[in-house]
Amino acid sequence: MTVTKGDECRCRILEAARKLFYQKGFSATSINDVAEEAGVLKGNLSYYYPSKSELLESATAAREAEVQAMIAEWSALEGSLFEIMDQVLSSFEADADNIVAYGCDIGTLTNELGKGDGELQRQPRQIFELIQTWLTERFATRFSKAVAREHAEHLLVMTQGAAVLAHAYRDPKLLQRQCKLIRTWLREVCE
Amino acid sequence: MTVTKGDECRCRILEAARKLFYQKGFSATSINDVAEEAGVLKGNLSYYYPSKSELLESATAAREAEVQAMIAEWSALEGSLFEIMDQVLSSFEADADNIVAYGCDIGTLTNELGKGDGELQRQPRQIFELIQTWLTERFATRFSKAVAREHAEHLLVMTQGAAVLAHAYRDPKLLQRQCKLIRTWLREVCE
DNA sequence: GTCTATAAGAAGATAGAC
DNA sequence: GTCTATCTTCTTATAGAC
Repeated sequence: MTVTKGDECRCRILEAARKLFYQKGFSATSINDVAEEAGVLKGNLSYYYPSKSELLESATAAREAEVQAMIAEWSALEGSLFEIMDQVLSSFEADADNIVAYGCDIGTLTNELGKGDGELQRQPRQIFELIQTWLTERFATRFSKAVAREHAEHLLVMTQGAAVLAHAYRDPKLLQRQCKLIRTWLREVCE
Repeated sequence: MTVTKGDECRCRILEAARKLFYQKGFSATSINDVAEEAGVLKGNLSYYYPSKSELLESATAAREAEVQAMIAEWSALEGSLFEIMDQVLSSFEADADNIVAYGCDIGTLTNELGKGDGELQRQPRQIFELIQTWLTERFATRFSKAVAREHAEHLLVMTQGAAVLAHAYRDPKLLQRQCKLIRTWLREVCE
């Protein structure tokens, strides 16, 4: 028996925290909210995650692991540079419903935590860096390091901006329109 | 005597709230924080702003008024379409220090409030709409309504994205680089 | 490992003296 | 208009029974 009852409970709490931190924001979510969502009692939650910030760390680490897995899939993609970037953009668009309803999870978390002391912001920022590093490496197969960096940064900027506005207006069409423009830009750049 | 002591106090509270809601976020700011920052007592604050959400409404309305004043200045700008947009972008860049430290005020507020019931988000979203409407009208002096709308939206998207990333990395250079790219885009589009 | 109980403090909001 | 005092609720966190 590799998965104990404790592991299962710990996992439920973590998933509840991830969901609520994303959908309500970190400050606006109480550990009581998390306990209710997970179906455990507050005291029990504290056994697994003694403090709210540790719960945040674990939630962010879980998201980082997901992103790393996604990046691994991207690395296995085949085709031209444009075709690969096109598919990467598609994996962003696939999350449109959530983005419209709650914003980009990494972007909104970075925004919220960035208002604090700055230390809490480090972890979500690393997720951005993971993605940007991968994008830069890919662009570098075609361009100089400097140009590759610029392209990667600009691609990230456009997707984040599209997420902010789509969430502000709660408009999935906006996200589609902007992704179309990003594709046009990608095509110009890659060809 | 047009400015009573009460007005002055009300104003101090409002400015304190605006500062803290921006720098710490709405949820993370207590009305006690606001009272301390304004140098008034909590009970006195409640006399002027009975609830936290009313304080938020007033703070957002004050920001909206500022934006409207800024737009009025933009409307007085002279020169080619590119030159005007170039100056508009400059007024965004002028706030670089704050954007790097705390993000775009409208963007981060919209993000945070958008996680809630959606009703609170309406007010800051209107500020985006104000700006976008003005941009669209300007672009419409040269392009069809549909194209003008697209350009306005894309310009807003790129500035918001640049703000998110610059704040995430706390990097003023990133903002500069992206504004340069936006200018290149503006030049291509306008000429 | 699980749950109850509760501490200790901060939150938003209010009543009423001056 | 200003300030003190207080109420209630919610928050995080902990102690300890089972």
